[in-house]
Amino acid sequence: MEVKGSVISNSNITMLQSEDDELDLRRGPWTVDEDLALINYIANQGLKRTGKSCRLRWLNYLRPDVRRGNITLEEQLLILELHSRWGNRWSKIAQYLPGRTDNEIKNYWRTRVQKHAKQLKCDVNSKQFKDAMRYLWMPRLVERIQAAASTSVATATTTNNYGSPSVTTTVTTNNHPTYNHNNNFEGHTNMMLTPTIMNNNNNLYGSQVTQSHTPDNSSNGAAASSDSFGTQVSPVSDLTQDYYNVAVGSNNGNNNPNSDYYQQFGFDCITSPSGLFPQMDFNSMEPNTPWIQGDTSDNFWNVENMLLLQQLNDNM
DNA sequence: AAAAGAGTCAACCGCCGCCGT
DNA sequence: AACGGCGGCGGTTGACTCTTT
Repeated sequence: MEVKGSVISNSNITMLQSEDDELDLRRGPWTVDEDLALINYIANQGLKRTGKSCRLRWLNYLRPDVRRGNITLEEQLLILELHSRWGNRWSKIAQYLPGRTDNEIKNYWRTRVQKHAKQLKCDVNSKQFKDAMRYLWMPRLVERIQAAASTSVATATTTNNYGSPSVTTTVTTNNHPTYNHNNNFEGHTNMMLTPTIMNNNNNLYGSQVTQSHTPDNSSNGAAASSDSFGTQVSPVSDLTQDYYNVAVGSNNGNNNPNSDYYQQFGFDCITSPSGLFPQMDFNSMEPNTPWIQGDTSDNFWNVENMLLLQQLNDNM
């Protein structure tokens, strides 16, 4: 129907425009015939809706390519990653999740992520929560994505001591497109996060998680840009290395002056990453709160994480 | 079984910037 | 330059559903 096309073609979203092209939708000035068709449509169908409301309904619900259903683990990871980078830029984030609307992502953030922040009794925008997200939630997501992938593909394996019992994860290529470090994020409408799971050494999560850029409140902060939330970020194209640089073995010979900060994140040898979670009130939390039980799709804060966080807190 | 509480999500609201006049 | 209309965006609301008690 012409109305549908007109709604889309007014959008300046590149992705939608490319879809217009694929659908052979017209652009440019309206013809008399098109005007008449629109007039007839409105006359016959006569919606008592504003154009704004119609547009919203189309974009969020009726659009044929809109994806419905649960947010996948990969999508969750991507949302966390992109939100840490851009903040509440929902429409921008949505451009990297094909078929997902900004509204859906926004709802996910508010209902799931903010819920966890609330349970941790900290602000969702606080550094403490962001760190917890980055160093616990996201790694666990990666772990679960990899665990799921390992059921269908099998090549080399590595032992994961992140939690107990250990989880065997698999390093391999899969059907997802490989992220090229030379690629620019912009315009990557079909980017999948899978490559983020892997580092250059083909190591997945081992017992020790290090980070290659300096933490925000580190006393010897490395040069890095800051986003609007004060979080240091690396160049976008280097996205994959920042959060999941995994070292197997002590310090792995790297020269990162901050490696001690993160290297002993495993359960068997926890040190004090001073300043990491100084204000979280884990001790006051109910030990049996629903969100640390079971194995729901967004339950990454399991009992092991809670124990780890409590130990971290105790060592402050 | 029913009520209360929690969670989810579509839709609305208001602001802002762009564009045409 | 000023103004008005419109689309895009993020924040918020409220209805509906699900879960718990």
